Amino acid sequence: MTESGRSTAGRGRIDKRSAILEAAVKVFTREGYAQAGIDAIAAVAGVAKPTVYNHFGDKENLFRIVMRDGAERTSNRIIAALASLPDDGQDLEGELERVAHRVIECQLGDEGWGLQRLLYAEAARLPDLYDQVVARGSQPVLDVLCGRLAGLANRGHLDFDDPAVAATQFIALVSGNLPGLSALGTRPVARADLDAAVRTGVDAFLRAYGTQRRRRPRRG
Amino acid sequence: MTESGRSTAGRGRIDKRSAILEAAVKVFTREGYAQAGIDAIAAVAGVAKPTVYNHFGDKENLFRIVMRDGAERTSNRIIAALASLPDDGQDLEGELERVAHRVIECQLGDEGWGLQRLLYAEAARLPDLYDQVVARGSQPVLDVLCGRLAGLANRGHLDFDDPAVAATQFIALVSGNLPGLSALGTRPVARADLDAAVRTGVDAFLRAYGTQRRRRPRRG
Amino acid sequence: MTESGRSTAGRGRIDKRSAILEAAVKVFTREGYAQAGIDAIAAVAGVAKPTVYNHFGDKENLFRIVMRDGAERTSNRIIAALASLPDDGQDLEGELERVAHRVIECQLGDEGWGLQRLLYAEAARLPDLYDQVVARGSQPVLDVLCGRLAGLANRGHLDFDDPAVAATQFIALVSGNLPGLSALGTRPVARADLDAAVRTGVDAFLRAYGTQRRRRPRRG
Amino acid sequence: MTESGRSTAGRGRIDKRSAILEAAVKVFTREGYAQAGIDAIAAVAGVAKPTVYNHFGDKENLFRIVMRDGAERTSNRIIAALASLPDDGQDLEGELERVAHRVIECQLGDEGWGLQRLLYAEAARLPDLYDQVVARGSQPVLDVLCGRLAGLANRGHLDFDDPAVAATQFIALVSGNLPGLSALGTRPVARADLDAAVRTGVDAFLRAYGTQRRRRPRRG
DNA sequence: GATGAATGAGTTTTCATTCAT
DNA sequence: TATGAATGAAAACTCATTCAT
Repeated sequence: MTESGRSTAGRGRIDKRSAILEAAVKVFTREGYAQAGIDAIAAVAGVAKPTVYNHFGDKENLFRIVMRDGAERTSNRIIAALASLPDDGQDLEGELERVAHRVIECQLGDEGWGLQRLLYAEAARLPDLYDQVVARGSQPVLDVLCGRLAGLANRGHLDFDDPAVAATQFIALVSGNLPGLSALGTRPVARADLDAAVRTGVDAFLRAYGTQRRRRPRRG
Repeated sequence: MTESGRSTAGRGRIDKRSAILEAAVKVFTREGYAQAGIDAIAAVAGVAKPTVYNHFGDKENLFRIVMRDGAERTSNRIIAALASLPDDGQDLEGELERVAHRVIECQLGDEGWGLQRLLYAEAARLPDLYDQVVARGSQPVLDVLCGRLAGLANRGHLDFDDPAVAATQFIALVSGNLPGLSALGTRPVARADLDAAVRTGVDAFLRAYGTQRRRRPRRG
Repeated sequence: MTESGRSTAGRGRIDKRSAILEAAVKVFTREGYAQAGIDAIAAVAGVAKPTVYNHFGDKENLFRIVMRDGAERTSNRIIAALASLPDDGQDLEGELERVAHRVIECQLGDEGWGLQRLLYAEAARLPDLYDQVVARGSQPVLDVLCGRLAGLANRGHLDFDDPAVAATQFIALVSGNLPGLSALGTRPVARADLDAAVRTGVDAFLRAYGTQRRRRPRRG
Repeated sequence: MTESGRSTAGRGRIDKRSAILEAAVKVFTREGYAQAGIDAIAAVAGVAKPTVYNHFGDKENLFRIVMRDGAERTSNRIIAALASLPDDGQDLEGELERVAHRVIECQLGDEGWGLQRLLYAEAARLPDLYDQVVARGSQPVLDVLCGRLAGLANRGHLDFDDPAVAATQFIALVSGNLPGLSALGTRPVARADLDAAVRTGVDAFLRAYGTQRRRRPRRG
């Protein structure tokens, strides 16, 4: 009680600010911006309501911080996954599939979907927030992916006109039918469906832009 | 009373029910489900609040009907566009681009985006609604597209393993970076960007699955 | 459709006015004045809402008529029961019990309790209605009872100073703990409890005002 | 902050909770449950509407607490009055009249009548509340009265079979025509009428169960 | 006279936000 | 800084009542 940490009875030391942020992510993604109550967030965080206001000013600001933090966290994880994509074209198909898996897992984990739904929900009302989230979330990911693909193209393992377009298309092909499969993240996706999505996406990508004979022949 | 139903001078009798629906689409998509007030919807529709309740029971039901109707309207328009895709493979690239344009225009017109954002926003809270919207919206579109692509494949104009996968990928490639371009529908897309999206999407699709030499050569 | 009776499909001929009154009694007593909706009354009566207004003007007036009619009906029945009380003092105790039973049954039948609760509920808001109900309901009953008791006293079968007081006390003694027994009419009363109430009430009345030795001696 | 709790100059801090309860009694009894608005209660209490909800949850709960508190308060006062009834039978008639007066005053003071009307009005809708009110209100009163009367009987000052019945009948005789006299509490009762009611009630009670020669002779 | 549809006024309840400590 | 209590503003929903036919 004297110093900094009354420790909220039991949990670690994560101070109140991050407890609130954590709670806010949970409640916002579970209920949506408008339906989420500061009451509920404070309760989940184990603090009093005014404490939320002391730390974050108002609901919208708390929301913005939640969204920006989330975008950053997610994109950092994805970028880390992309970093492991080798340049040398060895087992390109397998490597792309591996990377695609990790991208999908990150972007579309439980929190990821929640944030995505929130972004859609509030994009019209908070256009600047949308920009910030893109700038910290998908844009860096695309940039890095673009770089990796360009590298592979430079070494002759891929062949396309514009690496930025290719990067976008890679993401589109690989995650394009995940919304449908997971009902926008509200239902678990069967492992097999996930694998198939990745496989068919990478397959199409390599058909379009690969320079080597495909591992699996087209017909029979 | 004489002609189409306007009467009693001031009040206007056209069709309150559809006036309300129209207003609801506008307000819901502009504000989001929770922020949209029945007050506002009634005002936009030019009716009294209880009239909304007389016709639709409650807010959630009104929302469901808005979403289902919207999904149906949109998918019907897209299907009509797909119907015009010829089977004979004549100028396949041009035809695919033409169709892609119409698909994009329909699906992502002003109302389309709004409904899509609403769907994302409320999918977690109303999972059955999500199912209905998919069943009346994207699923029929994919089915029809699948059929057309299969026809083209049968005649040798395309070559893929699974027409359903190809259909999904066609949509993904062609509309995959529209969310980014239009900021989830909150900003107008430059004609040129739209064209480029369609062109690069169709290009990639044909590189992957086309059977004829591509019109535009890969490099220079 | 031409003449007077479209007969409301099936039921007898009781025309709409009394159908509405009947329904109103049911709904008012079941729900209370404020909670009772004209909608519900109209539905129970099988008519359209404006029909209720055509017949009765407004809710309060309908309520007044329901209450007055009910008071009159009830008091008429009770008075009929009292008329059968013989003057000659033969088996006075038995006769008083018989009459008490009939009084209680009438006054506190299902509808009776409902109207009583309504009267209590709205007495403060509609004092004139209270007066009318008393004038048509309990007052005539007391008057008649007073007359019968005075007759018995004249013939030496009872002995009191003021027959009006005695009449009031007879009712009080006989029905005084019915509210408790029936939870103000919301719960069925066991036959035995009813009998006991009547017996002990008449017994006390005769102890106070009887002129003959009591049938059942005081002690053992 | 120094003394009883008033502070911060303007707002008044005395005790919002009891201010609300007091206001609720007033408004509920004046208007009835359904017609009473939380608005009005808050206004009378001098607090904001949500404060009412913070303290009591919802309207029905507030109502229940009002009723239970009222029943308890009233019965406590009556029981205190009964406690002063001496056991020794000295001036029994006068003592019974004195007690009867105090019972009537308590039970049927302004608030008492209001609560009684509310109880009648809502008994059908809230049967458990009825039970609680009886359990805290009339039942304890009857129990205590029963004990006092039994004591008097044991000492030979009264003579009846069942003290519980006698207690009920005492109340019935003494307050039986108060509803009529006061128009269910909506009109002031003349002192003389009150006295007469008590006198005739006690007189009848002693005629039925007294063991001494009555003070006032029966006839002339 | 009877009705389907419409409405103005009002209700309970919730919520983001702020005092006072 | 943290909080218990209070509040202004608004939202969903209901209802008695009335048009227009």
